[in-house]
Amino acid sequence: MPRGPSRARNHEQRQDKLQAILAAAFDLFVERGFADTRLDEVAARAGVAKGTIYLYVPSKTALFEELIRSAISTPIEGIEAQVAASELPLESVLRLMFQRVREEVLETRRRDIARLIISEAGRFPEIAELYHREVVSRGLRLLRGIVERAAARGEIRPSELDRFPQLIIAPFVVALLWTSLFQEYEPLDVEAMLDAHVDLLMCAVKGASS
Amino acid sequence: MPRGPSRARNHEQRQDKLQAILAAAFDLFVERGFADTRLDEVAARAGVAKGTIYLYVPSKTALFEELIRSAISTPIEGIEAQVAASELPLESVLRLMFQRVREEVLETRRRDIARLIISEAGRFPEIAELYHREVVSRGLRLLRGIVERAAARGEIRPSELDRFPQLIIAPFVVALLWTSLFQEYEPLDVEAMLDAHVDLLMCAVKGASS
Amino acid sequence: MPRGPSRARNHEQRQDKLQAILAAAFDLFVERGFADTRLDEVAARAGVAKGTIYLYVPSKTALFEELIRSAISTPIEGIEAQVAASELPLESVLRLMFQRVREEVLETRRRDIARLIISEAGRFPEIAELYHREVVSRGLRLLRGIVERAAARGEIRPSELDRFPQLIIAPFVVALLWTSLFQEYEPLDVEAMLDAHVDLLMCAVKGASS
Amino acid sequence: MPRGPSRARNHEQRQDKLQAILAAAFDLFVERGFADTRLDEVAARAGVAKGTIYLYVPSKTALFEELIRSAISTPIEGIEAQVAASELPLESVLRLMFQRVREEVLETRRRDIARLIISEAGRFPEIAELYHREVVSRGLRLLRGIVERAAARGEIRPSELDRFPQLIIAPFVVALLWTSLFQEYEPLDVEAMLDAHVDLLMCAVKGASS
DNA sequence: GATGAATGAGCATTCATTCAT
DNA sequence: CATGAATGAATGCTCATTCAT
Repeated sequence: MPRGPSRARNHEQRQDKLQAILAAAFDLFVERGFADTRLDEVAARAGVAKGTIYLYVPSKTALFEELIRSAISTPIEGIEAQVAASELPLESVLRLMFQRVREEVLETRRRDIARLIISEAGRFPEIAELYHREVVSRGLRLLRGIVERAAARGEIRPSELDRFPQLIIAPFVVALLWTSLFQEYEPLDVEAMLDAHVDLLMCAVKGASS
Repeated sequence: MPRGPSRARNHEQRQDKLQAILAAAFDLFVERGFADTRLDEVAARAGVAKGTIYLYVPSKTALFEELIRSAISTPIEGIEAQVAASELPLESVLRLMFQRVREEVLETRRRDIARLIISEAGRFPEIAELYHREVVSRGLRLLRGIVERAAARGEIRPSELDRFPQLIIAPFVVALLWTSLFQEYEPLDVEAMLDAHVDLLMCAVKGASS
Repeated sequence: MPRGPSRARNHEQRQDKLQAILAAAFDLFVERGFADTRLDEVAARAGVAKGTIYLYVPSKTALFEELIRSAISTPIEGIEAQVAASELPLESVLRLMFQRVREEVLETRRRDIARLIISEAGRFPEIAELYHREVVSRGLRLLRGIVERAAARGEIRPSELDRFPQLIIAPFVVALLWTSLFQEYEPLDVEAMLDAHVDLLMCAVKGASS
Repeated sequence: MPRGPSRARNHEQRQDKLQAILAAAFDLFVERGFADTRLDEVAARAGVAKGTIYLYVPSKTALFEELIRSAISTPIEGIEAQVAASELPLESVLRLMFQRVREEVLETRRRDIARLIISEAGRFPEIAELYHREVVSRGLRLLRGIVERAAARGEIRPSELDRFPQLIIAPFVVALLWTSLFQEYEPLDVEAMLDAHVDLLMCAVKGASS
């Protein structure tokens, strides 16, 4: 009985509803954490009945995982493309990248995703693994590439930065946690801190050329 | 009516039992998180009856808070004393301090405390505030002092390090999270990373005197 | 999305289930008192799961209060109407009223309501207030009206009966308590006692006209 | 080793402590009811340790029963003696008795005992039986005697008052309940009501002599 | 005897999940 | 497909009772 366009429309509607559920769940998981979020509330906020959630997702746990999975996807691709292609000097690349990460991670829901993963990783090891694979290791690979290219060009003297690219993004981790834990007790000027970080990094590595 | 020595012994036993409960709770909270820890299990692991917990602590929430509170106490004092008095050059002080923090935080239960606070801060804002006040801000003050002393001595050129001492411990935060989230997918040599960090820092700041 | 008739049926079923819960709770509260009644038992007797109770009532306390509230409603209205309109002589009115109160209070669950309120009033002062307002004070007002009308007609000589209508229903209170406390040790013929009470009352007040 | 006087003193002390426990329990049972009274509180108020209660009484239930038992004893004996011997006319006897009951029951802890029994009788049928045997039936017997004596003397005309002496004390029951349930919503002048009751009773029965 | 810490059965309440409509 | 009422296992907390000191 269902015809072509109608089936397509059904599918769209299905997707819309799933998105509504995921969005509602996201907000609540971020706000209250996994354990303190009630499926009742998720349903209410998504504008569906509680039972409907189970038509899209088999359990609360699966809802969380699905949510993270869909939110994690390909966050760095844009940055990757822009930066990888760039022929700019290291400092410019770093400043560019820092700005973009700040704007596109620290100041968006990606920040909350990261927080959520850090908080709930104990309960969801697969999520930790996923995040490592899709985000962390790709991010580190990108950083390593940047450092290596700069070294190859003789822009910087040899260092362990390519072995521990974590040292480059460490201040982002601090910023991420600080803003959600301590910001109200002691505000942190993230942008200034990141600038200072680039200054220090550049001082440390460009010594060779002087 | 119990006499002197017996009362003293009672008090000791009381403290022992409280410690057993806190220790059991600590392990389980670290392992499973606050919400997924059952007081039944805490009691069983502490070797007491469930009701006994309530002789020492008024609620599960209070148990958690008490636990954190007692575990947080004065972690940096030792380091503070040692480092503050020291007349060593900056690099030595940093290496010394990094080693001690690694040994006394990253490789002890203080690491788990920090993880727990990061994870549960949403539910326990007072704990976040306490941790900031007792640990974070004191640690940062210590770092700032070290940097300023070195600058005053002319050991290092001016930098923003004293404004953002977070940049000094950022790699510790990364190490802390990495070891609990990703260590099994991609091991991180924390000691080497921290050494590299000090190298970079020293390169960055000591330029002035050369 | 349920349509009209189905929604109506739903509402009926809801009401039925609430009534089943209230009825089960009533029986058990009467039988065992508030504190000794288990919600498990209420649920079992009502033929629902324990959690279902909480779909209709927010707590055990509220269940009790709701129960009393719904059982208290308008008990005297029928009597009020019948008696107020009546032009019968005082004695007839009293006998009529006594019979109805006996049949409709002492021999129904209203008796148990009163018992329950007397027993649990300490824990539920609002219930005592409600019972006073809705039942006791209305009943007394009715009695006072009857006495005053008879006095106005010159049927009876002046007395304090209109000031203390409690004296008219006092034997009902005795009957109520006696049947639930002592009936098995020393049976009481309530009807005969109430007849004797009316006899005495009439003797006491009608002297004037002779 | 214990000598005569010492053993006696011990026994006294024992009794004192038991009395303290019973007194504390009485206050709390009256104030909160059986179920809501905690043995912790009883112990605290009695100035003993919780375990000590069990040296004197085998259970909370037994404490309640023991308490009622000891408080019930021989309340009417004084009145019985005074009234039984009296050669006063009926009205004087009634007024005398009403005054004494008011003073010695309604305005003392005997009132609370009665309230407690009425409230908790469901849980303690033996207590109801005891109260009936020791207090109620003796009180009614006394009243019946008074009525019969007056009838024998020709003071009053025949009535059913000797068959239902409950009608004589019914207003006391009302007074008892009213003061604990409704007094704050609608104060009742108990003394005036009881006076009015005697007036009515005398009007009702003395007709014969006129 | 007296103490009060310890016990653990018991209970109100919650909430993820199911299923009749 | 969607609903939301119903379920009942799970859990934090209480408190009468016990017992080592």
